[in-house]
Amino acid sequence: MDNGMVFHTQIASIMEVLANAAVAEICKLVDDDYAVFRLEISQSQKENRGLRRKLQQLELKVARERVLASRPSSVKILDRYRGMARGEGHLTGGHRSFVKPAGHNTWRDDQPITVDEGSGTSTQNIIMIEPADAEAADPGVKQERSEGEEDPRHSRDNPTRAAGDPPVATEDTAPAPLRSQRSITEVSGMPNTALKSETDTETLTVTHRLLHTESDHRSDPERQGLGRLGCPPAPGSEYLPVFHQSHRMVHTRGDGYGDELNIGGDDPSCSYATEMDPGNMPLGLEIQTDLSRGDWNRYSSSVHSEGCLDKKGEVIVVDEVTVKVEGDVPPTWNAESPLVEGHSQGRDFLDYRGSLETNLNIATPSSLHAFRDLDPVSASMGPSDSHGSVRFDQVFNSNDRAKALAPGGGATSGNVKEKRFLCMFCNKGFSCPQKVEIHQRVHTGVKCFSCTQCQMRFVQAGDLKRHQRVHTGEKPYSCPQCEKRFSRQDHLKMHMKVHTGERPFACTHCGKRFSERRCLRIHQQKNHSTL
DNA sequence: CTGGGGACGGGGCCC
DNA sequence: GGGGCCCCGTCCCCA
Repeated sequence: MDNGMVFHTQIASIMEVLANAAVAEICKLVDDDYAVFRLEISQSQKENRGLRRKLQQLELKVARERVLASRPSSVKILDRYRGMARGEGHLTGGHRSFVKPAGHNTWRDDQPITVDEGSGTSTQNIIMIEPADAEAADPGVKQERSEGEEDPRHSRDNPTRAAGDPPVATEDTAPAPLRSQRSITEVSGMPNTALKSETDTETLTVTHRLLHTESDHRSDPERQGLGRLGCPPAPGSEYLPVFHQSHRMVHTRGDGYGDELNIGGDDPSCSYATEMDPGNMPLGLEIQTDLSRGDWNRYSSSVHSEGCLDKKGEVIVVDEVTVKVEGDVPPTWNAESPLVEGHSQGRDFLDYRGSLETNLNIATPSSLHAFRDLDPVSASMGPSDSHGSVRFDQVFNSNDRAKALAPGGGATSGNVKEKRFLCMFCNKGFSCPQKVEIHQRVHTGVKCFSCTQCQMRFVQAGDLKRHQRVHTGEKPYSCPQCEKRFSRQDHLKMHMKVHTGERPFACTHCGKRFSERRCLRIHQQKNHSTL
């Protein structure tokens, strides 16, 4: 028992020693970490003080600039931009350039503001704000460093500066223009900025807070993501300005000019993201791409000359695209070309038509897709993949049929003097260009007239009007024999054969007569194995 | 039940 | 824009 007691006592003492040692180790670690935290806190506080001083200097500088910029010309420019933002002004290059900077690499590329405004002195008043900011921002950092407050966190957050790049060089890189553009946008986009008194430091504070947050968060992955989104197309690209034009108009028209700051708030990335909405950019690019790739449409007829009754916005858009592309075709080529004499151009079109059939996958997809988009009914009639080819087969089959049934039979025969305007697909002649355009829709599949009751679309307005009787139930044509009513006169005429017993279609084999041609054809197919 | 034919409604297209 | 023709799909009747 005594030995056991001694053993337990020794174990207890050993455990106590170990516990004490562990506690001491923990305390030591806590003390070390606490010291590190204190050091970092103190460094952060120092950094904050430096930044505050930097802010004060910026405010002073900007206040001085505002004094210089408070001349009426400056107010005029800013107010003019306000008016344009409200939609009062037309979309000029000035507006576009003023908005466009969001997606440009360098602010210097966006400085055409001065050129657009056309008034060097007044616009300088705007632009001078930015150099003042830029100069004030960098010296602020320099001054901060010169104070000997080496900030490891700052170096960690800003690797570009830590790498030893001069601040000026950093300003020339991609992030700089974003900040510059944003600051300009905030100042100019805010209506009260120019109208408020010069002592209104709140606006300045907002602006500088934006600048401050932007520079502090330069390494933020989200900001970098914005930089990626804001990565503009190559200089000279025509897409982005177009996109910004329309988008800017929508934005300002709906919300008002103070919304940029409201949207941006403390997070300038929001304001930036609003202007550089990536979701909208592909739209503009897509439209442009469609325009550029619709080569095949250049050979189809123009749609816009007759106008479309389509009330659906998306269809109208598609039509506009088609119209623009097709506008490349000289509308008077039939009249100008010596088709009647030599058929040289007609042969070219025929050759092209052949290329269409053989290279369908290359030449026609875009336009066919456009037609499919334009005509959901026809798109639903067959597999989407084969829709184009099916459609073209139908088109050219009907074309052959039409040519066979055409009195003139094309340009090579018939009334050449009356039908000088030829279809570029089937060479059929028409008396006027409008008729050619309408006819060529048979080949292109463009159906501009859509029913408001259903999804049916029609090539001709008369067809739509006739179709609408299906929905209205209107039957204006009544049979005088049986009082039966019909929606169409030709149907009434067909019905009258019931009463008259007229059977104009006789079988050449058995002499059986039929009231309809189709009945005769079916009869001959089944009974006489013809066709 | 099935096939032939009539009748009808609707779309395409041209004049 | 309307008339007219063609074609097709569908329904119905009847042998």
